[in-house]
Amino acid sequence: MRILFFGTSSISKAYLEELYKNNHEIFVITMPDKPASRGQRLTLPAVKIFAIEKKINFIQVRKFTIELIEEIKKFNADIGIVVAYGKLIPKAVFDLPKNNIFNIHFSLLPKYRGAAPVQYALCNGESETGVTSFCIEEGLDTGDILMQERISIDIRDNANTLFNKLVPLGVKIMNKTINLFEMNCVKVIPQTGEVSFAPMFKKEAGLVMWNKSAQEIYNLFRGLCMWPGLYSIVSKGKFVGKRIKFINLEVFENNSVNDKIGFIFSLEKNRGFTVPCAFGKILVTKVQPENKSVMSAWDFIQCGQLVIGDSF
RNA sequence: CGCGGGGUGGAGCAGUUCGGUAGCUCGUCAGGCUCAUAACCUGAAGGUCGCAGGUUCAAAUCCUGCCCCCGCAA
Repeated sequence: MRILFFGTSSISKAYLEELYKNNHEIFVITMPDKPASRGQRLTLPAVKIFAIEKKINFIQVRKFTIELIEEIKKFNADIGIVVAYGKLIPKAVFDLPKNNIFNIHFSLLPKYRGAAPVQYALCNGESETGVTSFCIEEGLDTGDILMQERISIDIRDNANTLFNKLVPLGVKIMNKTINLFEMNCVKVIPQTGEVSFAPMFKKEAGLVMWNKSAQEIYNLFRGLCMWPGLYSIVSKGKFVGKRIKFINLEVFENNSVNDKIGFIFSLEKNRGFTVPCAFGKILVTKVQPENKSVMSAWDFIQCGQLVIGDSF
């Protein structure tokens, strides 16, 4: 088929790769390069890098001008596929493909509409989620559903492991959905059920609120471990005023009711340090202190930068 | 030329302001104590202090250049 592919991130690269392997005619639309990282060097979207590698035609779009729309029109697409593109696509553009244009979304729509469905599912301690392919329309993730499949979330899953399960499932759904179009037997069902939203997280979402329960904090960690990650600022102790990222943490215990929350409560040899929350305690096992590299929490304790009684 | 922190035995750090014998916590190894141990005691090994040049009687420390790592911001 002639496929118009909208994508930017490394996740959407996996989908482009699949389309490429299946010998579809592809035209890629991706976001512009943007300055990123230290020294504000230009960084290319993962999808663009792949397109260059495989000599797939692509354009980078800041704004869909008349000229660009004409160029896309010339490709004469059968269908359009959107995966982690990064922006809403105007109607004038998603009307171009002959048949339809669909999106792969990592939730059981209409639950968790928006940019961060996987993270929200984990933060909320959900026990299942899924992948949905649906038709693009003007609203945000509101279109009619083409296919949907469920997957259970393990209590040990975090954003990374869950993505690793969802990406292949999504690829499967994408192929099946394309198949529906090829066989010309597309059936859609409108979204029904409880609507909820999963907007993009801000960096501050990673600031740990110790007045929550250990389980809630752990769920937040599961959801945000890839980005932005959890962190806290030391408010008392040698390291005062500095930020510590929590690269890894676990629920130490779940029963205690604490009043001295956010304090360094105990040091667990070779494991890390514990911090009481409103309910239960968190064991921090791996950290990244401000300006330093990732190290085990125990290593960080060695230098006495953090001692019992310090607090966040 | 976005802002900033850093490179010191295997790990994490102190020491640099004001040059003068390489220090701390841990790990490793050996021995001891112990029913036993990740606990405790004793001892040992292990570093040309990121690289190069300069100043000096003397440089981890002061000066110059370079390499590498990282946090913030985007």
